[in-house]
Amino acid sequence: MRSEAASMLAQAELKPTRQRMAVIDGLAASERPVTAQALHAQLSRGEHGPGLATVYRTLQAMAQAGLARTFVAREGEQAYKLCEPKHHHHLICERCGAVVEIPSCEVESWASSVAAKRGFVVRSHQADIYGLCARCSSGG
Amino acid sequence: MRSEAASMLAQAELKPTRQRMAVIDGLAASERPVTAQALHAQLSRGEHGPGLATVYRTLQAMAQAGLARTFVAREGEQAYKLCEPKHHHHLICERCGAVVEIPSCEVESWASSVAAKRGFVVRSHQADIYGLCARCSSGG
DNA sequence: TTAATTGCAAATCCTTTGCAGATTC
DNA sequence: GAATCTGCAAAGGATTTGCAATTAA
Repeated sequence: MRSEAASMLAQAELKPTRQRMAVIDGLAASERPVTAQALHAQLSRGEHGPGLATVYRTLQAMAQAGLARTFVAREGEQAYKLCEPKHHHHLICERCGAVVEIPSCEVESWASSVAAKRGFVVRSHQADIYGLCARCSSGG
Repeated sequence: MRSEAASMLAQAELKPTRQRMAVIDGLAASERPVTAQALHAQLSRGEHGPGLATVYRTLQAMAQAGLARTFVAREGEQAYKLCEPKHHHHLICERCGAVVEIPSCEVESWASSVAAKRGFVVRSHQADIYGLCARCSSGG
C-alpha cells in the first residue's frame, strides 16, 4: 500500500523522499492553511525535520502541481493547504481558520454571464466565502 | 472645488498633503493595480516625489479605509487599486492587467446557501473573475 | 502652536539560491 | 552511476520602523 503522501508526490512528479513526505503529512494534518515557517517549526520539533528551504521548495512544487492552494496569511506570508486538483471554492472560518472545500461550481454561470456583458472571456475565477463555522458561531 | 484625491483623503481621515495627493492621483491614473514600488518609481520621475515609505504608508491607509483594494502581483508584491468603498467584485484581464469593477452582487445568494449547508455564517466573500478583456481577446 | 506627516536609512522578515554532500531510481 | 534532492548559510527583496525636521490645521 502506498501512502497518501507518496501518491501526491508521484502526481507532482517528485521523488518521494522522507522530507517531502513529512511536509505533506504535516500539511494534511491541518484543516487550515499553514505557512512554510509554521510547518517547518512544527516538523523541527521531532527529529530529522526537513530544512526550511526544503519546506519552501516542496510547498511551492505542490502548489505548482495544483495539489495545494495558497492563501494570504495576515502579515504577508503565504499559507498552503492541500486540495483537490480540480477547481473548487472555499469556505473559510475567520475565527479558527478552518477551510472547507466546496466542490460544486455554481458561480460558473454567474461568472460567464457577468464577464460576457463586458466583453470578457473567462479563463478562471476565484471565489471564497468568509464567515464563522458552526462550532465558532455557536460556541463563541 | 475639492479635488477627488482630497476628498478620498478626507474619507480616510488623513490630512491632504501634497505627497498623499500625488500617490492617489497616481493610483487613479492607472486602470490596473499598481505596486508601491512602481508607484514610487513613477512619482520619482517628477520633482517632489514622495518617499517610498510615504507611498507605502498611504497605500496601506487607503486599503485600510476601504478605498483601495489589494491584489497579489506576480512576484509576491502587493498591488493596489482605488475602488468604491462598497462591496463588489472584479473582472481582471490576465493579459493587460485591466480591472473592471462589478457592482452587482449576485454571488450573495449563492454564498449564503452554500455556507448554510455546512453550518457557516457568512461574514464576507470574495469573488474575482480572470480572463481576457475585449481588446486583448480580439486583438491578440 | 501643536499634532500629524515626511524622508532617510537601518532594520525586519519572508523567501530564494548556490553548492557540496547525501539520496533515489 | 547519474540525476535529484537536501541542508546550510548567505543573498535578495519587499515592507516597516525610528527619529529629527517639516508641514498642515
